[in-house]
Amino acid sequence: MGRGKIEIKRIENPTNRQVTYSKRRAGITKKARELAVLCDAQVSLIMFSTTGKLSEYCSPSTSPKEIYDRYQRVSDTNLWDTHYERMQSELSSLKEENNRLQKLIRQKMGEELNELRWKDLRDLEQNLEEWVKRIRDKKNQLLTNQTDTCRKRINKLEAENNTIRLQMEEEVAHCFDDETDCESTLVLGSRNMQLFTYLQPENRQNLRVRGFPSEDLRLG
Amino acid sequence: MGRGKIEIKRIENPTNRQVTYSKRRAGITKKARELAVLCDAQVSLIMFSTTGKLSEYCSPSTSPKEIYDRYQRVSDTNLWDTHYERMQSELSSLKEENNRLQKLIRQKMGEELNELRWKDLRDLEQNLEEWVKRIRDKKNQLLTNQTDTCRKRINKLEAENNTIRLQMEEEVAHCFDDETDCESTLVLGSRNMQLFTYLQPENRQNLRVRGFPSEDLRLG
DNA sequence: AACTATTTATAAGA
DNA sequence: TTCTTATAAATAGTT
Repeated sequence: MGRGKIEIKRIENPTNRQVTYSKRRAGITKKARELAVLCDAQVSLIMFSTTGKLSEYCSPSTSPKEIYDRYQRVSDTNLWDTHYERMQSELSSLKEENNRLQKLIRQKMGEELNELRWKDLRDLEQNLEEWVKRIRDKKNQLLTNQTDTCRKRINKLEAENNTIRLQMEEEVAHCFDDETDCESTLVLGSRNMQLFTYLQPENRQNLRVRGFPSEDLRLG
Repeated sequence: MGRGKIEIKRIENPTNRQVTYSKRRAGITKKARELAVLCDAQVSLIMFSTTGKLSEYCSPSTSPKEIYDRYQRVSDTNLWDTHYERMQSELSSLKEENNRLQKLIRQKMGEELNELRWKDLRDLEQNLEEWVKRIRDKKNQLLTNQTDTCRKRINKLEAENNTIRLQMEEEVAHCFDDETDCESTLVLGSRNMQLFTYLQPENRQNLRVRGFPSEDLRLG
């Protein structure tokens, strides 16, 4: 929308880019405000220009923090990662502090005490690292189990439904064996049998075909 | 921009509000994308409708978290306070602990030092154990969510297969009820083709029926 | 979900 | 930056 149409790709001319950024930033901020007001929505918009300048909009009666908190709660998948990352950075800063302390100790105290102190801290660190590792392993193991169970169940369903399909096909074939006119229909019909692939076991009894020649057709 | 001009104030009619939200959400998301691409900017847009539904846009090669981190650094808003309140208190207690340690070192303590040290270390350890516990809880919550997702998917498959079954039943019944008119079966058969959606690629090959009847029916 | 009469945003020029 | 303006884009109301 302007004197000419532009392609949506990075504007290489820096001046031009800056001007467009200014204009569009104003535009989108207005849009954000209108959306929040008109639709009573919670909106957070944060923009950094190429030069690193921050601009933001946030709907009334809330804050970017609040909205981001909510965002995290809703898309909970990354919570674990974030906490884990945080914990790791805590661990490493703890290690740094301990290194610093160790140096001080070395300077001010005798070798023996120093040695004991260092050992304590190192043991503690190792314990903590072990915990983190153990938690990670447990998490992975549980996820693997979950996936396997799911896959097994699906495989089982597929196998069972294949069986149903085959039986059904045979029965339809018997039924039509004498009917020469209907052969083309039969062929198509048989193709459709593969649609049963995912049928659940508990549905099988419902598959009994109405109006089928006399004998009891049990499919399950 | 529309058939009429509207005042920028909360739309009271809920249906209308929802429709406007949908349209404008699409619009602003497009604007955000264009801004990010054209101007090479880092953009995060998060929206919650009145009904609580989340929508978001985030520029490529980054994440809402990264942008919020940067936002926090630049705007000096303590975004992470709520989420990491406990972590921060943890950090300050660590600092306190280190201060105490330094004092102790300065005093060049003997026997008493070991006793106090031990207490410090034990406290620290307990704090960290608490964190491990909290992370474990979060992990369990995540697993529960995944289980639910899995279950929902299975339910959906079951529902679809019921649909397939019913259509098949109708088709077969039709074929048997009215043997002279097999054309309608053909029509139905073609309709069923859309139901292949969930077939596994590796099964599709095996399921293809080449010659009818009975021979060459592989079970897959 | 489409359509379309209008309003709004904005690209280019000054 | 800011203003202007021709034109592209978004969308309010309608079907």
